[in-house]
Amino acid sequence: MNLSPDEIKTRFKSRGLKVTPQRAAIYKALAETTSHPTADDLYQQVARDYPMISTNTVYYTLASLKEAGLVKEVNYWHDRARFDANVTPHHHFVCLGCRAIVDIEDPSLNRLKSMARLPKGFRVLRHEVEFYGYCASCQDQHARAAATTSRIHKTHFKRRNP
Amino acid sequence: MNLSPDEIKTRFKSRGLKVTPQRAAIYKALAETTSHPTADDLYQQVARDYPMISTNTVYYTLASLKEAGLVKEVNYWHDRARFDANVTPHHHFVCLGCRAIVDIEDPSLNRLKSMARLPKGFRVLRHEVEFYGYCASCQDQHARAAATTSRIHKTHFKRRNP
DNA sequence: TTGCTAAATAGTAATCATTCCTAAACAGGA
DNA sequence: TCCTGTTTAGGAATGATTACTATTTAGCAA
Repeated sequence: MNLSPDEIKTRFKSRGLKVTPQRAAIYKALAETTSHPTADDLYQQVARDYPMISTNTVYYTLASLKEAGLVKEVNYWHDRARFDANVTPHHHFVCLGCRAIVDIEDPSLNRLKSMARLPKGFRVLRHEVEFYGYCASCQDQHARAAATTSRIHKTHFKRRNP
Repeated sequence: MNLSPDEIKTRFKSRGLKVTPQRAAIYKALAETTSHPTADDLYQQVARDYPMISTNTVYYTLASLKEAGLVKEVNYWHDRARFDANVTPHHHFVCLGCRAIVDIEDPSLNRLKSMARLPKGFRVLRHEVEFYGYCASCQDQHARAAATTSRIHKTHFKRRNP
């Protein structure tokens, strides 16, 4: 957050990326939130300032930013990818209720590579921990729902637009 | 592996699942591999014995097995989901080259919940660690490729069928 | 400042994993 | 054996993501 145009320019240039208004806007939007938005979320956001932008540009831009190491993609559900401009090692809490993704910054989790027993000959570049559960507000709702019904959900398939 | 029909029947019954040949075949196929196959992989496999089976049935079955807690879905890439009949707490190594997913059984990684500093009011049900890198054979290829060219890939988008 | 060139943009169309809908078949209990 | 709710398997629909392509643009060099 509080990411100046100059800082964006510097980051792009240092990785050989051209500085275009759309690209800067997409990166800025992503860098200024911790909500791990989808490509479409970013499209909606950036379209306010650039009404002619296409979703295609958002996808292309996210791909180049990913390749440049400025953006990370996370896939806790396969229905749509979510993005993160925080590329320093950190971890996530994933809410099974509202699907929120919350950053977990805990340096003690950054040392697992040396702890863990991994197969011989494998080279580990990075690792990530996800905690799955219910955030504070979803936990309340979940508890309430469980109290009123113990029926198993009928819905097997997850909805595209829940 | 080595999962008898009786054992499958028992597991299904204990969770209130009807025992159908297709469902048993899908679960058996998944339980007897550690390769974390896709829905289509399972379809291909099971279709050898049940030529009339539909992909629909595979998806429906995986959904009910997931709901019953006999199967887990993992999404390290958003392009397609992969499945795992190992529902005991364990972790994964994910190869960035061949996309192999390798089980990491390391009890020391199962205690992170108590270690980590998590937001107040959140309830964590489970957690998972992924290690990203290159498996033994991909590491060799990667090293060779890096030695011959340092050019940045042209391909931004990942192919559906690599 | 101008021109050049490769990269970026934004339409439109295509892809394809997954989901939805439905009628027929089936498992399991009465 | 019969009944009923579940499961199966077509076929069609959905929708995020990719592919294709003509046009525009950023950044460099003269």
